[in-house]
Amino acid sequence: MLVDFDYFFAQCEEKRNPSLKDQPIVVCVYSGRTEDSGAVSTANYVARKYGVKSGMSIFLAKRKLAEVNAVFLPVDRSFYEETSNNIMSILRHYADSFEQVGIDEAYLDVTEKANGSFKEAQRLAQRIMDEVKSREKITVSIGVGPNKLVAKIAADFKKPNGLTVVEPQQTESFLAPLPIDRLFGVGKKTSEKMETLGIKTIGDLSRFDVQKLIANFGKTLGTYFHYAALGLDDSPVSEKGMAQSVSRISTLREDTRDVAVIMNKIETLCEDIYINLSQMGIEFKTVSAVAVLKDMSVHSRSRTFENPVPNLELLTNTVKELFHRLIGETNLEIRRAGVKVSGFSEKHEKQRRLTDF
DNA sequence: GTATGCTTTCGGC
DNA sequence: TTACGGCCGAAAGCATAC
Repeated sequence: MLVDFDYFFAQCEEKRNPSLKDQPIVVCVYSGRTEDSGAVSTANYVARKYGVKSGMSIFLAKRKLAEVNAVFLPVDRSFYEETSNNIMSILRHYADSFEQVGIDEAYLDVTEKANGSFKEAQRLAQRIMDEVKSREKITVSIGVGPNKLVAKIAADFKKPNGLTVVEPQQTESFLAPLPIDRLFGVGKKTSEKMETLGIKTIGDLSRFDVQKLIANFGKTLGTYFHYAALGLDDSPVSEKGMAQSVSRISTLREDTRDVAVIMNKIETLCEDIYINLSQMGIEFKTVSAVAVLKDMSVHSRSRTFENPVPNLELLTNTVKELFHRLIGETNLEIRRAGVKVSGFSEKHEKQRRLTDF
């Protein structure tokens, strides 16, 4: 099953201040450029009725809510994380195996706990909803299905506070009428491409020739789409280990090509990342610079070292060098600057090398 | 021809 | 007509090794 926390950031704000409950709430990431510059992270369902959606500009959200008494709040991630951690530890108790996805979603394999019965799984899901509501005052939506792919789509089917069970023999008829963008991995670009091929629903996709899918989307994706449309998925529910990358990105006060301004921002981002990772004893070998230009296009350059980056200076200098390259390859001004590190390894007391013998 | 690793872009939340 | 964050993982695309 998939457990999805309803409009999570905005619901956390309702929990913190219940008097806001009946008003539109919009949780925002402010960029600090102008008073209202930035994007909507999450809105509660009252705000969604007015057309407010995740990712839209705060400016547009304000216009949609101009006539009503709406609340705009900045994201308070550490507060949401605390609630999230509490809910996740409740969920673990119900699962044979558990897989957290982001801050507000988790897959639970309950095959054994439910004795392989979907009726049992449904009762389990209801108990989870009740316990999370009574202990954390948060509603969740749950999808139960024969695998992760179906469970995810089922959870999306009825929200908020919804429970949808799709048994194996119902899978095909459940999926067939749904639009293709409900499938994980099918976003705006892919669905546009599929529509030119005459594919609008998951049913259309399931009837489409596999070889033609592969010709259009490549072997990996083409094969995946074919099986996904049939509701087939054998990926296991398994705990994700350490993150594979850590990044920081920040919007500059104004679009600029001023190297001093950009380098200044980069230094701060590098320090933040380096301090965090070295405290956790994590080393990294790959360093990337990310630039979002005036036209919103995203560009990146990276460099991988043979050994872990030994100090903050090397990190900062490398990112600066990569950024110089990015600036040199465009005439446009830079809007946002970012740093990413990956290629992790845990720090050893002392690495033994061949030369030690 | 296959396996593997690195760089860059894409998509989800 | 515009407006527009900050992350993450996955996959494509390419190069290299065998």
